Parts: sequence; C-alpha cells; structure tokens
Amino acid sequence: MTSIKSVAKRAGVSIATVSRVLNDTKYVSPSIREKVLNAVEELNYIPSITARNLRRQQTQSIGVLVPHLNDLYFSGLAFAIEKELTSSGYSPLFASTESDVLKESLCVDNLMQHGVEGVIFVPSLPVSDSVENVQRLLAAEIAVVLVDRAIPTLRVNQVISNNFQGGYDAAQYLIGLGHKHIGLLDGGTDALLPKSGPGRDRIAGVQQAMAEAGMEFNPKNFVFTDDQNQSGAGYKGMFTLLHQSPEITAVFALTDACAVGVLRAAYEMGLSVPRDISVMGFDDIPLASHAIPRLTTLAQPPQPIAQAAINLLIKHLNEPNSEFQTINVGTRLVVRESTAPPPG
Amino acid sequence: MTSIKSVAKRAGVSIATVSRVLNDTKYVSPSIREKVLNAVEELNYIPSITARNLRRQQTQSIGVLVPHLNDLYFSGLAFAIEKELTSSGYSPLFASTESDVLKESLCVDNLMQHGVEGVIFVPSLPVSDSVENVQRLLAAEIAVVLVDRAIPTLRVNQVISNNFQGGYDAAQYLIGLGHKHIGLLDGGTDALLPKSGPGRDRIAGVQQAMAEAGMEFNPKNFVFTDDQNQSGAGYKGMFTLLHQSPEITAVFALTDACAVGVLRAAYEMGLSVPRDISVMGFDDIPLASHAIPRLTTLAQPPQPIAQAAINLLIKHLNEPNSEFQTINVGTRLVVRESTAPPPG
DNA sequence: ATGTATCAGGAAAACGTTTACCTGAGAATG
DNA sequence: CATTCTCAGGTAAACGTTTTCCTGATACAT
Repeated sequence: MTSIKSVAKRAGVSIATVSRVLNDTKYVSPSIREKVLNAVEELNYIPSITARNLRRQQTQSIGVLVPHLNDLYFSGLAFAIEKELTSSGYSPLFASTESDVLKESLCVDNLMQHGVEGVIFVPSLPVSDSVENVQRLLAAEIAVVLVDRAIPTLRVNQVISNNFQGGYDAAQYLIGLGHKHIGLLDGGTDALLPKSGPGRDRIAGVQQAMAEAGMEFNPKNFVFTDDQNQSGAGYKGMFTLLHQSPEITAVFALTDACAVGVLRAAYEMGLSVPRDISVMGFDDIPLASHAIPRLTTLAQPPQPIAQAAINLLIKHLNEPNSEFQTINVGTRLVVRESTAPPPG
Repeated sequence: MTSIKSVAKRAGVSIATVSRVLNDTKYVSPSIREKVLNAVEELNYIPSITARNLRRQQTQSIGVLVPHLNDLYFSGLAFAIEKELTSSGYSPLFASTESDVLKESLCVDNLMQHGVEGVIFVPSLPVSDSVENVQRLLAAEIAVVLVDRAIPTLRVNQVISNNFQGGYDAAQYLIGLGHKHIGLLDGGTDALLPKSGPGRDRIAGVQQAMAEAGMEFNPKNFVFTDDQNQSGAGYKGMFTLLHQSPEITAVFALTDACAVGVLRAAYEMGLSVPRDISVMGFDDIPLASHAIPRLTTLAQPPQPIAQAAINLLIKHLNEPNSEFQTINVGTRLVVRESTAPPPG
C-alpha cells in the first residue's frame, strides 16, 4: 500500500500538507497543491479509510439488517436503502438475519465491531425476539431505525407501512365487489408470523372492515402455512383453505409472494381467476404486475420507506436528543386483473 | 466508546494482556484471564475492528459487485455469496453497479478505499467496459474473481456458468420435441447484452444445436428488447417476435425473468402454453417453479457458483502466485410444464 | 525601523489496536 | 549456592490518517 508518507516524500512536503490538499481543509498554495496532486496521481495513492475512521472516530457506515437478501420484497427494500445511503455519503453494511434471533445477534455484534453509526433494522419475527438486540444497539448509542415491523414497546425511530389500513382497504374492496366469504392466507419460514408483525395488523384491518360490513370473521378462513418459502406456503395453504371452507370466493394473501402460490394452486384446481375466485396480494413486488393474471394488490413501495428511514436516521445522528418518531407510510390499492365480483 | 485501555485499567493489567486474552495469542494465567474477562463483561467492551484492521494491515472484507441487488437472479447470488463469505470469516461489502461503468468505477474506488482484500465482481455489460475497473483492482494487488460474465481477455480468476452448453441443451431439448421454428428472446436495461456476455454464449449454443440438426438460424427469430426490466422486455419482445415470425412454436427466453413476460404475452394473445407454444427460460430462479405454467428452464444454481468463487478467492489470497483459473459451472435442464411437442 | 498580525506549512500527538522486545522472578541445572 | 533458562506480563512502537499546535516568514501599521 502506498501511504500518505510516500506521497509527501514524493511531493517534497509534509504529510499534513498532503492531507490538507486532499481534504480541502486549509489553504495550500497552488504550486504546492499541484505538486501534491501530481504525486497522488503518479503513485495511484488511495487514502486508507480505515486510518481515517480511526482518527476521526467515525465510520460513515450504516448497518442494514434484513431477514433475507433474496426475498422478493426485502431485496427491493435493500436496493432502495443502498441507493439512499450511498447518495447521502454513507456506506451500507448488509447482513441477512434469516429471521433468526441467534443469527441476528451475531450480525449485531459484527456491526458494532465495525463501528456503524446507525442501523436500519428489520426485526425478526416474532418481533419480541429482537428487542434485546435493538436495546444492545441503543445502549451503545447507535442510532436505530426499525423498518417494516413495528416494536411498539420500544422507544426508537420506526418506519412502518400502514398495514392495518392496507388490510382494511383490501377487505373493503373485496366486500365492495360483493364477496361474502373471504379467505386469508399467509405463510413462510417465520412460524410465528401471524402472531405478530405486519401480518397481524393486516388481519386486524380485514376484521375491522368485515365487522363494519356486518360480516363475521370465521377463524377457519385464515390459514397459515409453514413452508420454506412464501409461494409454497400460499400454494399449500390454498388447498387447505378451500378444503375446509369451500364457500370462499375471494382470497387475500398477506404477501404477493404468497399470492403467486395461490394463483398456482387455483390454476391446478381448474379454478379461473378472477372468474371463479378472486385473489389479492400485498406489497406490489415487480412480479405482481407480471403474474397471470396480473395481481390486484396493496402497494408498499420500498423507495419512500427507505427514504423515510434514512431521513430519520440522519436526523437522529445530527440531533441525538430529538424525539423518537414512528412514521406510517401509506399503502395504495392497485387494482389489476385478479379480482372481480364473485361468480353467480 | 469504551476502549481496551479502560478494560486494562479496570482489570489492573496492561493493555497487552487484555489483547492477549481476547485473541488467545499467548498464555495468560487463569486468575488474570478471569479478571480481564470480567472487566470486558462489565464494561460491555467491544474491540474496534477499525483499529485492529489498521494495525494488522488487513480488513478481512471482500467487495461484492453485482449489477442490481433486486434482480431476481442476482439477489439470490448475492445471498449465497454473503452466506459463503461470512462462514469463511470475511465481511461482505455489497454494492450495485446498476450495470453502469461510471457507477461501477465509483464502487471500485469505494471498495479500494475500504481496503477490501478481494472483490467478487459481476462485470457490467458489455463486459469490455469493465476491463479497466478490473485492471485497477489487479494493479492494487486486490484479488478478483469474475462471476457470471466472462472476460476472456483478462488473466484473472473467473467462475462462469456453461452458457454455451446450456443454450445447446435447451435447443437440443426443444428440437428433440419436434420444434422446427424456435424463437430467441432477451432484453433488459443492458442495451448491448446480446453482443457479449452470457446471452451471446447461450445463443451460440442454440446455433450449434440447430446446425447439428440441420436447421437454419433465422436472425429474424431473435428479438432483443430494451426495457426497464427483463419481464417487460420479454412481454414486448414476444409480440414483436410472433408478428415477424408467426410460424414459431417454441420460445427460448434467455432468462427466467424474461420468460415470465413471455408467458404473460402468450396468455394475452390467447395462446396456451405449452399446447400452442412452448416456453423455456434460463436461471431457475425460485419464481420459475411457481409460474403458470411451471417453467422449463436451465438451472444455474447460485450456491455452487458462490462457493466456487469464494474458494478461488481464498486460494488466491493464500497463494497469490497460483495460476488463474476459469471454472465452468454446469447448468442443468429442468423440465417442467411449459414445454411440449409442437401443435399438430 | 520596529512591532504586530497573518498565515502557509511543518512537527508531533492522537485514534485503538497488535506485537516485538524487554524485564524480572522463579525453576532448573551444575 | 551460583548460573542459566523459562516465561508471564509489561513497555512501547507501529499501523495511516487528521488535526492541534507551533514556527518562521511576509505584510502591514505605526
């Protein structure tokens, strides 16, 4: 590694001057400045961020903890966060927690060792498992922004989609189409997902809408399936659901990925969507608009979420004593082809 | 930040001893060891990786450059790479190049500043654009492994799917089913993709298989579409293709994402897949097995690719003078529902 | 001409580790 | 008992920066 010393020697100046030229931190006469710049060029000198960080006692880096980097939804979110962070001059440090508290704890350790100044944190499910990890970060005075999954008990910045409202809107829309029997489907690796987190809120929204419409919520109509991936869960769950509640005319899958499995199952059962049965998703991942049929869903666009999270983070870094906020990001009903009035 | 000094003071020993206990680098008597460990515990001491890296002159971190973190295929690859790297004791530093040379160059600068010891590099397209960036890394004695997209002119480690063979297998399979008129579809943001990289090799494989079967390759049957995303490209391209070559009975989309758009277009045109027309993809992303109909494709599983890349990287780090290798990872034909003999 | 203010640039400390080297006490050997 | 060996633990240098403080020269005012 060529260090600042070699540059200084080559340019015939002190290392302090080199640093000043490179950081524009003090006036340096044009002639000397040029000599330094030339030396830098000639030696392909690249300053060591490690040394700079040590000296400045800051890293300009932010940890990003997501459950799975290859999840259809979270990869989009991660991408948006990366864009937002780099454009704000921070370096993202990604890690997948695999929604496992132990792995998550390891990730947190790792981030702390790396001296991140903040963490964008999508908690594992159930969220209660993540409480301790979040508190470890807070105890170390690291700024934390919780994303996607709320932990209401924690005094910390959060950016959460309005899942309740989304669920409500979805149900209201289906009810408005005339559906009387609506199935709810969810699943994935997070065995306890329906007990907490976004799924629970979406369901609560559905229940509210049904109640307002004078409909009864039949627990039999909600099926959660444990599976390697959400599509598989939706696929299997759909069979279970229709077996135990054949009267169902509309299915609200709690994620788009899940809905894709539902479409698949419907196709295999010879059911035409939306003629025989309506299907809705949640998230509006890119795939949703390419599914067959195109999926009606509730959009939860990653870009505004990422932006809000980074804004909150940066604000907190600048004013560590500012109040904690919970920002609710609105969802938006996107009507496509997979929903229609019930048959008959 | 609580530093090693506070721990030393608290334990009543020198900082050297603390370091030794923490790194198990020299025998320390049990009683003192315990005192140190207690002090560490009490102060929640976490060593600064920054300082350690500076002193040790190494970072144990590896840059990972992919075109898009939210691409269906690359996110899977990134996930596999992350897993492989962390389990080998390295920290991944992800960045999306957006397949743009300028952005890519910035990413490379950034990685070099961070002192990465190696880079897993998926070049932008056309790959020739990335040559300079790769050479910059090599000049700085940073280990590089090219993944997914070969740059044959460079003397560097590479891990590439056997795209030619994959293309060949795909075409041979379709020809074996009896198809006489096979369309080729590709697209995305990388306007020059068909001119270089994996796509070109896949096409070459197709041409070889066709030639062996005594079929002529009609350039009209290859449509490349510029679009924001691959699915959209497949969707639009399909219309173009069938318009200019209505005799086509099978379509080989050069990626699964593209194939999804093709399925979509076929659906809208009232064509039943595979009865009226067969569709194949490439990659075997998770979605492929959930599409309607399930997609026949060539699997290019990310895990073995990631593993091979990391092995190559680590080997090169340990023996910097070892020969460069290009590892060809085999693809595997996965027959599902989207292909059948031609109608009639 | 003398004193003072300005300011470009250098010297050196500091950031938090690891590690080469040193020291002194006890064990072992004659 | 004297001498050497062993080795646990301490001291301090080093990693590559940034930044505080200092110096000496020049400009300016008196």
